[in-house]
Amino acid sequence: MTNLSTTSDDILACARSLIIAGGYNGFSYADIAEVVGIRKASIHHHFPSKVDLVRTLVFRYREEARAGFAELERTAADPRDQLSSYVGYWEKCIADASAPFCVCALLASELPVLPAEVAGEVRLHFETLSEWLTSVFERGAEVGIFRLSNPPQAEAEAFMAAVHGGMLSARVHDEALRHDHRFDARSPLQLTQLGHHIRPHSTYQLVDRENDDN
Amino acid sequence: MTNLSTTSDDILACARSLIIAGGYNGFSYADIAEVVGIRKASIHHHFPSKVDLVRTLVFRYREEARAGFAELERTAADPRDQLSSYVGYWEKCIADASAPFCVCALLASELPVLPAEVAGEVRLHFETLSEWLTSVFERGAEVGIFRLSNPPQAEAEAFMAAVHGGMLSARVHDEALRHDHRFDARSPLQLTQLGHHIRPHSTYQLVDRENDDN
DNA sequence: CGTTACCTACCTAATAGTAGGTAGGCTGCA
DNA sequence: TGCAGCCTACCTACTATTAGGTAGGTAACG
Repeated sequence: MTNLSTTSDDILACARSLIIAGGYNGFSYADIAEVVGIRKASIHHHFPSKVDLVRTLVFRYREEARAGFAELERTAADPRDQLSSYVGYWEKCIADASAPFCVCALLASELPVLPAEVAGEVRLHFETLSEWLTSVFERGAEVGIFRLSNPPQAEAEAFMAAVHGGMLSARVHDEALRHDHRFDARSPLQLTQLGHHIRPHSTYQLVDRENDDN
Repeated sequence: MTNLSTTSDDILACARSLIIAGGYNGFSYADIAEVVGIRKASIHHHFPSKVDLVRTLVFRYREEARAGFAELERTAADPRDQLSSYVGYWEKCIADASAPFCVCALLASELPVLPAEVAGEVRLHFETLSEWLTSVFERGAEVGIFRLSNPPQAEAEAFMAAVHGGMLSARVHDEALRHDHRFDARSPLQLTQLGHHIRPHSTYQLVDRENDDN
C-alpha cells in the first residue's frame, strides 16, 4: 500500500502532457521541474537523459494501449462495439481535455528528427494499433458483421488514419474557439470532438442490425 | 526576368523542409544558415525573428494552396476528379519525398505551443481547406455525382482527417522501411504512399459511372 | 549617397547534462 | 542499542552548447 516514490511517475505524467501539447522539442527539463516542484538535476537522477525519459514514457504508453486493447477483447466481444469504444475513448480524452492527442501520433509527426530509440518505440505503437484494428476487422468480416470493400489491413489503416486526422482537426477547432470568437458562430462547439471529424462507420459497410433505429 | 535576391526564397524553402521534418521547435536559424550557405545573422536581415519567418512561410503556403484549389476549379470540373487530384498531389509529394507532410498539418499538431501569430495562420489554412472541400462535396451532391450520407461539411472534415492521418501513417511506414528491414517482408513498399492509408472514396457514395471497370 | 545584402563579433537566455554534497532511511553487525 | 555503511532522493552550483537576436561594419550597386 506504500505509494513509494511517486516522483518518477509524476515526472512521467508531466512529460506526457507536455509532449501532448508540443512534442519532443516542445518541452524542457526546466518545464517539468517547475510543474513537479523539483530541481532540474533531480530529474536526471530518475531519468539520466531526455531520451531515457521519453523512451520509458512511450514504452509505458504502449503498455497501457496494449492493456486497453486486451480489455476491449474481454469486455466487448462485438467488433462494432470494440471500434466504437476505441473512438469513444478518444472522444472522452478530447472532450475533457485530459489528453487531447495521442502521444505517439504527435511524436510520429516529428519522426525524422526524433532520437532513434524514441522513434523505434513510436513505430512499435503504430504496429500494435494497426495489428489490433486489423484483427477487429478480420473478425468482424468472419462473423459476418462487416462487409469489407478492402482487405482488413487496409480498412484498419484507413480507420487509424481517420482517427489520427480527426485529432488534428479537433485540436485546430479547439484552438480556434479559444482564440477566435467569431468562429463560434460558424462552427458548433461540438466540432472540437473527434466524432465530428471522422466517419469511422463509412470506412466499412455494416450489415444491418435488426434494431437499427437510433 | 531578374531572379533578384533569391536568398530569402532559399531561406523560406529551407525552413519549409525543416518544418516538414520536425516542426517549429525542430529547427534553428543555425540549421538554415548551414544549408543556405549564409551566416545566422544574415537570416535576421531577411526575417527579423523566427516568428516572422514562419508566419510568412505559412502565409505563402496558404497562398499556394488557394491557388491550387482555384486551379483545380478551372481544370477539373468533375468533383470526383478534384478530390482525386487533391489526393494525387499528396501521393506524389510523399512518393518522391519532396514534401512528405503538409506544413500546416505538422504545425497544427504543435498548436498549443506555437506563437499566436503562427497558430493563426495555421488555423486559416484549415479553414480554407475545409471550405474548399465542403464546396466540392456540395457541388458533387447537387450535380448528382455524390450520394452523401452526411452534410457536406461533415464529409469534408472526414475527408480532410483521412488525408492528414494518412500522411502520419505514411511517415511511420516510411521510417520503418528506413530503419527496420524486417518490416520489408510484412508490408509492401507501397504502404509509404497515401492511398494505402486512406479510403477517401468510402467516405462518400459514388453514383455508378457507366464505365466503372477499373 | 543611400540602400541592399551580407559579414564579424557579440549578447543573453535557455538547453541538456555533470560534479559533488547532504539529509534521511534502511541493513547488518558488534 | 548503537553505530558503520550504504542507498535513495534530493539539493546547489556548475559546465558546454545552442537558442534567438543585436550592433556595427563593409562592399557592391543603381
